This record gives sequence, C-alpha cells and structure tokens, in this order.
Amino acid sequence: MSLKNRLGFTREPVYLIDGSAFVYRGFYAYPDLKRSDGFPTNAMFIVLRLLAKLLREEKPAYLGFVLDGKGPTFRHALMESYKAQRMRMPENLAVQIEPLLEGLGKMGIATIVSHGVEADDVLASLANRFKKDRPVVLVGADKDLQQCLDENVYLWDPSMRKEKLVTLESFRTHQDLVPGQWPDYQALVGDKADNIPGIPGVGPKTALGLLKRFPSLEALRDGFERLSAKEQTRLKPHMEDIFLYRELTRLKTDCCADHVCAQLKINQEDMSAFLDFLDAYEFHSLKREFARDDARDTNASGHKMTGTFVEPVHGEALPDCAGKQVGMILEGKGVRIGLEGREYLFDACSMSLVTALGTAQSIAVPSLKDVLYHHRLWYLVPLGTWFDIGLAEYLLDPEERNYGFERIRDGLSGELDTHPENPALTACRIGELLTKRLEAGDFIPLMRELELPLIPVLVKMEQNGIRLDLEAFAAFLAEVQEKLDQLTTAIYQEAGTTFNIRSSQQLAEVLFDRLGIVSRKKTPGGKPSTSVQALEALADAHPVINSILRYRTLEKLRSTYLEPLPKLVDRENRVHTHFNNLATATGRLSSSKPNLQNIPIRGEFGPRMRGCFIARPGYKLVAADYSQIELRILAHMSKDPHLLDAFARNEDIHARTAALLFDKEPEAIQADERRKAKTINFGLLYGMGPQKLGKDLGLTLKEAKEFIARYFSALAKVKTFYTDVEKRARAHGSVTTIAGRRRLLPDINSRNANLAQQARRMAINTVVQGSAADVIKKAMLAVDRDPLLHKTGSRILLQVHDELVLEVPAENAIEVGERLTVIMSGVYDLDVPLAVDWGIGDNWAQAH
DNA sequence: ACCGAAGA
DNA sequence: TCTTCGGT
Repeated sequence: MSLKNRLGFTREPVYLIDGSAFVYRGFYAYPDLKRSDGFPTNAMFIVLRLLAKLLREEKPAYLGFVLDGKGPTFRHALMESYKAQRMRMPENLAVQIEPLLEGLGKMGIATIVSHGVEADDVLASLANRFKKDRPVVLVGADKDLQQCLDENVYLWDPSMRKEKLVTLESFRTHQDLVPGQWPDYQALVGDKADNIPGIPGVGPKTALGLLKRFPSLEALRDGFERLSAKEQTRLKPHMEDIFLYRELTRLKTDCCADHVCAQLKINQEDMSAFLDFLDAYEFHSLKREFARDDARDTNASGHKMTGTFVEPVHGEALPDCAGKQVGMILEGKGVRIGLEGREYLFDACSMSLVTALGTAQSIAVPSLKDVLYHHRLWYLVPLGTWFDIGLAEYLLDPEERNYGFERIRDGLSGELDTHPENPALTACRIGELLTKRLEAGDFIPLMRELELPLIPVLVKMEQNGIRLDLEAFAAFLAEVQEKLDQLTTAIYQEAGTTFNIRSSQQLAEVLFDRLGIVSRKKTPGGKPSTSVQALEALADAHPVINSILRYRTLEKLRSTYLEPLPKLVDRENRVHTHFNNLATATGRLSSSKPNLQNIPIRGEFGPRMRGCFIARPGYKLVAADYSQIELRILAHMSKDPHLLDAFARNEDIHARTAALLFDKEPEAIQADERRKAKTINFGLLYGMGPQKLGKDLGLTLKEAKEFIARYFSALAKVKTFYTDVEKRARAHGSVTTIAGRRRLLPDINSRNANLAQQARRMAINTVVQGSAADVIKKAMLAVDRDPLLHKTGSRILLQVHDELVLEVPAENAIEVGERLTVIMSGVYDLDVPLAVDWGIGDNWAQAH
C-alpha cells in the first residue's frame, strides 16, 4: 500500500531522494552489470529500478532527485580529516553520473546537484521549507537524516527487502531523543564513516543518559559541574571539539532558497525519449516495465483484499477473553487485540489488560521476545498461553530468512479471511492455521517444551549483559593502533606504493600486477584470492606478504572488537547482545549487535581479548562447555563401537582416530597424525568431500579419497549412519534432530549433482549440529530452573553453541561450577557420557 | 557446515 | 553483493 494511504496524507506529498546513497549502494551491490560494450551501468540500473518502483507504487506528483556535486563542502573547511578516509568516487561509477542525469531528465524527474554542501543538506533545507505546505518524504538510508523528522516529515528507505519507515513517533519510541538532538548525540558518540571521532568510551547508552540530563551540548557545558567526577575526567579533554563535531553532523536548513516545489513536479507526458534511452543502455527489463506502465494506467493497490475491514474499538470496556483464541499486535506503547471478529485498541499495557488476556486459551503474537521486552507485566501471562507466530514458522521451515509478521501474512494470504488492516485478527487466524501445521508435523513438544520456554531465558541473558574491562580495552587498542601505524608505513615501503591495505581488490592489484607475484588460489568469484591461506603459500615470494598478514589480524582485532565494543556498554560497563532464536537453518542460536559468539580465543591475542570480559566486583565468571559434543552425538547416533568405546573411557578422540587410521598404538601417535585425524573428524561432521579434505590437508585428490576410505573401513558404522541419513533425507525430503527439529532439503533429489551433493552435506551436518543445539538449549532451560543455581545468585550471561557462561557471587563459584556440569551432562541420556569441562575466573580467559 | 561484522 | 575472518 502506498505511503499516501498508509499515513493518510490529505495533500500531495513531495518525495526527496538522497540520490548519492542509492548510486553508491547500487554500484557495490551489482558489481558486474555492464552494457555489451563494457560500459558500466550498475549504479544507473539500481537507481532507475528504484524510481520505477517508486513511481509505480507511490504515484508521486512531486519528486526531486538530489546528488552530491564534485567539489569539497563546507564540512571539509571545518575539519580536514572529515571523510578523509572515504575514497574519491571510483572511475567506473563517475562515468555513470552524466548519463544517469540525462536519463532522469528524459524520465521527467527533476534533479538537483549540490555544490558546496552535501545532498543531505539539500534534503534538509527543502524539507524544512516544503513541510509547511505538504508532507515531505525523505527517501534515503542515512541516519543523519533523522534530525529532519517532524510531524510532516518522514524518512523512508524502500530499497531493502523489508522497507523501513521512520516517523516522528517511531523515532521517539525507539530513540529516547528528539530529532533535533541527533547532531548533539552524534557529536558525543562519533561516526566512523564520516571520520568524526566522538568521545572515547562514550557509546549510545552513555550519550543518551547525558542528553536525558542535559538536552544539548550547551546545557552540558553549562552544567559541567553537576557531572560525576568520573564523567568530568572523561569529557573534559573533548568539550571544545564536540561543538565542531556537531556542526559536521548538523544538516543545513537554509540552502537552496531559490527552489520551489513546483519545479519538482513530475512530467511524464512524453516518455518516448526515455524509452530510447533505456534501449541505448540495454535496460531491457526496465523498458518492458515502463512501456507497460505507460500503456495502462494501473490503479490496483497490489493488495489482496479478503474479509471486510472491521473498525477497531478504542477499548476501555475490556473484552472477555476467557478460554478464547486471541491475536495481539504491539503498536508503539499501545496494544491491539483481536478476538471473535472484533479488534480493540489500548493506549498502553496495563494490569487489567494483562489479567484479562491471561485467561485466554491462546494469544498469537508475531514475536514473543518483543512482547516480553515491551512491558514487564507480560511475564504474568502464563507461558503456555503464548503462541509465537515467527517461531512457529521457523520450526516449520528454518530456512526462510525473514520471519516478520508481514512476510508470513502475505505467504498465507490465500488462506486468510481477515482484512490486512485488522492485524490482530489476522494474527489470531494465522495462529490457528500454524497450530494445525505444527500438529501435523509433530512439532508441538519441540515448540512447547523447548523453544517457547527458552525465549524468556534469552531475554534474561540479553538483559544481564556481560561486563567489559574498559581500561584493558583502551590499553589494548592503543597498542594495536600503534603497531598498525608502523605496519602501514612498512607495507607502503616494501610495496613501493601507497594503497588501501583493507581493500582486497587493491591488495590483489599491488601483489599480482605491480609486484608480479604469481597467484595460485582463486576466490569463488574466479578472481585471484588474497585470503590467509592464499597468502601463506606465497610468503616466500615477497617480504611484504608477512607484513600484510600481520596487518590483517591486527586490523580485524581493531575494527571488529577493540573499537566498537566499548561504545556499546551501559552505565555498568556491560554489553548486551541479542540472541536470535530464528536465525539459523540448524537450530543454533546466533548472536548479534554485538556478536559475542565469535570473540577471539586462539592465537597471540585471543586470551588477552577474552581477558577483557570480566565479572562484576565480588563475582566470578563460571564457564562450562561440552567436550566434543558433536562427535559424541555422532557416536550415539551411529553406535560405532570405536567411538562409543573411546568416549566411554574419556580418551583423546582425535588420537584414538589416528591410531585406527594409521594402525598404531594411541601412545605412538605423532602430532601431525593427530592433526590429520582431527581434520577428518571435523570434516566428516560437515559432510566434507575428498576435494575439500585434500585441500585442507595438502593431499592429492586420490590420497584424500584413500584416506576417507580408510576412515570408513575402520569406522564402518559411521559409514552406515551416513548412508542412512542420506536415505531418510531422500525419502522424506528432510532430516530430523533428536528433539524433533526438522530441516527441509528438497534439493537432495535434484538432478543437478552439485545441488544434491550440497544437500547431502547439509543433511549430515544438520542432524549432528542441530541435535547438539537441542542438547544445549535443554541445558539452558534446566540451568534457568535449577533451585540451587537460583539460590546461589547465579545469572546466565552467554551461550556460545557448546558453552555457557554464568556470573556468580565469588563464594559460590565452585558449588555452581559443579552443579552446572551435573545439569549439563544430565539433560539427555545418550549411549556416551556428555562430558563437560568447566572453570572459574575473574575474566573469561581465566574461566576456561 | 553454521553464523555475523567490517569494508569496499 | 562479495570477500575476508573471527567463532562453533
């Protein structure tokens, strides 16, 4: 549905497009699109496609396309380093700008090229003037545009798979800021992309806290005395700079005084020149689309209207929910309820509402996790009452990447009898439909006994967070930064040029073209690879290679961990990750914003990195991890006597495998032989074939095949297990884990051998990896419910696939560690023991 | 094999 | 979107 309808505009809105953003995005997103003579057309294509969609769906009357001009802007005059690290426009993109402007002209769209200011400034200035007369929709993704939000100004990004609309209201509920405070906020936090440093150690949480107390930088300066001593020392050295930073972020609202809205009127009376233009650049699909749109005046909203719309009641008389099926949608602070064909709106969550809903038979919601975050009162509704629509869909097909309500609704639209503008009634109906499907697939126990109860545990873990040692982070970062600076000069010298070492493209050019090193490995895309594996093989060819490898590891450390993490801490220096329970095809959790499941552990810097994650004063971290859980599951499922025996005796499994493979006593196994056995053990869990194994072990294809054959003849029951999994996958088109989790693998019966082979590997890996995920999820529930852990004041902080990290009062740490291992090893009764290793420490490194 | 983040 | 690299 168009924005006009959704937002109920009464006057024609004007759309202002941040052209530069889309031009760049298109350029990187579609690197290979070219005309047959080689002229690059990728950026043009993306922009034109975006406009086509916008014209078709929005039917705008006024639209302006704004591009950055060439020269420097006033911001460069304010600060030299501004956007210094951003490269100048690549040649392949620059050549597309003129033709693009020409095309837009023929399309009847007004373009504005900014000079001395950036495109965003033009957008802000025009929005500021036009908003008095009509709604303004800023089309773009730059977060700095949020400062323009107003009752009549909207920010919209339709280019992603899921469009993003920010209104004044949604901004307020999400940000706890007024749009006008955005520049003040950015000045404190900094912005790496624009090279605005911000204040070290001040992340979003701190900045929001400060702005809550002092609404502007001026107020902050004037009230400086009222800050705590710690805050004063942190802020003092930067108090002058932040005013400059704010000027860089603040968009101008007073340029383009001579533009009037009438100039932005779309004029598509004659499209023939534009169609010729599309021909000239070989945009055939776009031409078809425009020719079609030109021919018929479409009027369809594109939305299938089933059921009749029911006007929602503004509820102060509560409906009787007892024993009924209910659907619920959260809208900002408010709540929308649907039952028995009626919808009710409430301004906020309240005790009486929660009590009424608690008597329902079931409440279908798009995401239970969101509900629990919405208000603490929701915890009072019995867990068994909730029905999580996203979760249900995930269990039915874990390979959809999008479990948003809209996607699911549209997928089921054929079977819905509700109006799309009655989302709560729709949710209720979807709940009914999906319940039937879950029953048919035998997913109810998995849903009710594992996945749904896990959600409040995940929320607790996220809210607990884990504490960072900020001093240690700062010292670490300073060291790494200094080494990086030294390496940069060394590399430029050794290579004989300066270039962007972070760019694999430029690096490949320098190494393989300029220095004449012969590349051996290729990327999946067919270009010469500069990965660690590829570079290590070339280490002898040139001294610069080793410097580059070292630069890579340090840069990774800096950019992924050392720099971003301290910015995310709250008042107590704790970071709060998101544990996503609908993210993986195998049933594992994933962690993001920040990802705490890939914090380095190995190598020169791993222990030091994990040492920066600490327990709060008076507490210890207790970490417990399953030992070889996936191989143990393989042992249990295959019933292979060698594996069962090795685990029963708690032997070194890789050494034992090596002994079988090389026909030696386990004591006589060499390190290299153990390494090979380890690689093949892991490889087979991934369903790895001989090519990949050979590559990893440096063997020829023939040797690798023999090696695998030897493995399977020694571990014959593993072989039969593999073929059984494959057979079952063929027969059902899916595989199932111990807890009844299912992954669909339609490709396993494909005539395309590659696809079938890929599906075969997924089948094996999913059974093993997914079952391991079931085991630890069950353990998490048991840990959460354990009275002793509760009594000792333990809190669960992290899950890293086979590991749990708890924070515990120091005096109880040993007791908790012991209890934890008992719980974790006891969740499933397998044919092998589930061994658990654990440790205690003041930080995560020690606890290992 | 399964992820997420950063950079271009 | 692709490449790379950190984790399991």
